[in-house]
Amino acid sequence: MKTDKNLTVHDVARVAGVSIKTVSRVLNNDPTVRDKNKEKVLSAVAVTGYRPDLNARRLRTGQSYLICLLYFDYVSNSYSSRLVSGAIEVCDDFGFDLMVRPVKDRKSLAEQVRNIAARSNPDGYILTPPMSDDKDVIAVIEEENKSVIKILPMELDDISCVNCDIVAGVREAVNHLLTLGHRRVAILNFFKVRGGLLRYQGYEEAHRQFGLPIDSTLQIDGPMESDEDYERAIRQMLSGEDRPTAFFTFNDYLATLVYKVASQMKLRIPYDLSVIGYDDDPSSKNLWPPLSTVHQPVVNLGRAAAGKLIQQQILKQTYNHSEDLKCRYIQRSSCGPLL
Amino acid sequence: MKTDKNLTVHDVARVAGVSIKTVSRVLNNDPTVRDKNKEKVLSAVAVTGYRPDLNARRLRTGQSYLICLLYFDYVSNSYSSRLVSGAIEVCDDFGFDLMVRPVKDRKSLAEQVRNIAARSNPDGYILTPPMSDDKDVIAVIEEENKSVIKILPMELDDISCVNCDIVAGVREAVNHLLTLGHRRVAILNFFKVRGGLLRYQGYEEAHRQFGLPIDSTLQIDGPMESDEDYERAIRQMLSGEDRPTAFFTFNDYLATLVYKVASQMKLRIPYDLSVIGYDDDPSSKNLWPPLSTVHQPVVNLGRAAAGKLIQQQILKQTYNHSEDLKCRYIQRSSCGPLL
DNA sequence: TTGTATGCGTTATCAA
DNA sequence: TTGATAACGCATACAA
Repeated sequence: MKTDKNLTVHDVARVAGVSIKTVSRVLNNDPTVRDKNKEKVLSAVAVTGYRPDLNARRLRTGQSYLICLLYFDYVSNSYSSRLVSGAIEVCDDFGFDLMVRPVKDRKSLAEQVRNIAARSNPDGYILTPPMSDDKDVIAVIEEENKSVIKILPMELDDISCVNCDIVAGVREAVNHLLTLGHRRVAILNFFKVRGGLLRYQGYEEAHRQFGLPIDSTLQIDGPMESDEDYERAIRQMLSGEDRPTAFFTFNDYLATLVYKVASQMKLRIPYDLSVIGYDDDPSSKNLWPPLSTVHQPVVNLGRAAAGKLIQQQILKQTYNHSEDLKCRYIQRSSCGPLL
Repeated sequence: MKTDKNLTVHDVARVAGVSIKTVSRVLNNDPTVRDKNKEKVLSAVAVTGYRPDLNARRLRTGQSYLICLLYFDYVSNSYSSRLVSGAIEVCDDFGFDLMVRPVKDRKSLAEQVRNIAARSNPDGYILTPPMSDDKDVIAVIEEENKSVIKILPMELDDISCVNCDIVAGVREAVNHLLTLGHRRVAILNFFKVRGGLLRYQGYEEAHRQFGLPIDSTLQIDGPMESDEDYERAIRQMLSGEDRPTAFFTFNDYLATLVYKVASQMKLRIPYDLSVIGYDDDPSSKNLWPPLSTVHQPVVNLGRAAAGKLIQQQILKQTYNHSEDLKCRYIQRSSCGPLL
């Protein structure tokens, strides 16, 4: 059916033989409408092909039916695309728009959010690491009386954050390394962010299960300024007398740097060095050898964040989280037994 | 300054001592305002911290100040993130919002666009490959009287598309291979899309410069259903009696598949096989050996598309394209002389 | 060059 | 339970 563009509630009301207020009530699920009238309105909507004007509704209600996803503009991996992919689905279901904000400069972030609020006025925000803990940003959002959901923040509560089971995934991965006989497992991690704390916890628990002590000289802490800095640190770690025989990294991208340095040092993976990444970036299976990694459910994280934000916080409905947020170890070919 | 939320043109008009119409004129750059009044209005805006209400403006003008970026939901590379990154900048400059649409199902795309138009009513759309040539989608957009800009479409015109100089980049790359002595350069390409045609043209021109014939048995045509299909085709190509000594691929992702197959076949890059990718995905420099590739200016492509769409098509202003849309060959370590 | 009054399409008020 | 009318904040026709 050809949808005429200039239909309004008045047209629907005329066709249905009721007032515009009744039409509005039906469209907004107001229970105080006689079934008979409700039917008339719904059929009039169907017949005319009427679609409510989002902007008029926005103006009148003060709600924007828009949520904003802030992510660090770090284009080297697919994290943000996957997050968007999941969040969009939920937005579509609830009739919300999604606006994305790659942020380049974290320093002025609060100011940027203030501008976004002034201009586009989103009803809620999704904060992703490493910005989930930015106090200034959260202050601005609260000052604007808007909702916020944080992905993997440091401070946990039941309402405003979404987490996945990083500890279990990493524990399983490191467990595999220890099972293969490795006793010196290096960890390249961001120890100061929540995601890093949880990875370390998994690393630690695996060691504890084996009754092994933690060797703090096997730790490299990021983030660093440049790839070269990482490579230097990795090279130094692999050059020592008692070098590690396995490496776990904060993400798959950093694992590629370990691959690179290992190649330069003529260390063959997995024979001379085992490597496990984190995230299961789609490209990780095409490295050679294919990278063993911990699958992180990023698409589901996006779904959960958008779902909780929209349903629980903005619409004040009950939200039943149904997404699978487990992290699981994916065994490929970058790990071998200690020779 | 604390920005009060309920400021309107009336408040500004009162502070400035003029009428709301004058305020409106100033805010919309109407030239018929006395300088004196203009100053008064601008200072009143500054003093009060007034920000126009986007939704009221949208309702009144019928414009949404919103553009929609459609991209294929192929999360394996950073193409979409980079495009977004560039487009957002321009949107910010012109006070537009950007809405992203990852599309999973191309079959129902026209219907999806119709729904987007009915709901969010974007003023314009950016179409990316391989959807730049979708007649049904373009029909829907035109039916809605909206603007559209296509990135690398088959049918070129001056108005509605943006291109980068693929031919020159690929020619330079293949030229390098031929200079190194290679005479059998395989090409894994999407021959049917514009981007593929242009890559092939560059490949062909390089051969012509060297007075070399094209060997059509060295061509693999995509896209294919799965990575395994690609790997099979690559393996077969590299198994022949008179196998190619170099490979050029449609993008960096496919180059990683060549790396993978080469490793499996114990072909060392670059000694036994030279490889050149396309796109300069940020991860390509971390492959081992670092991948030589053709840098594609995707961020600038996003800027140019958004700039042309907003400035030329939507705002009917003159658009002076200033972005660098050259593709240039990046030499790393995946190519060596023919031994 | 400037100001007044009206309407965009929706939801909300309040009386019936 | 329903409907007439107002109001959201802006831009513009038209009058001055």
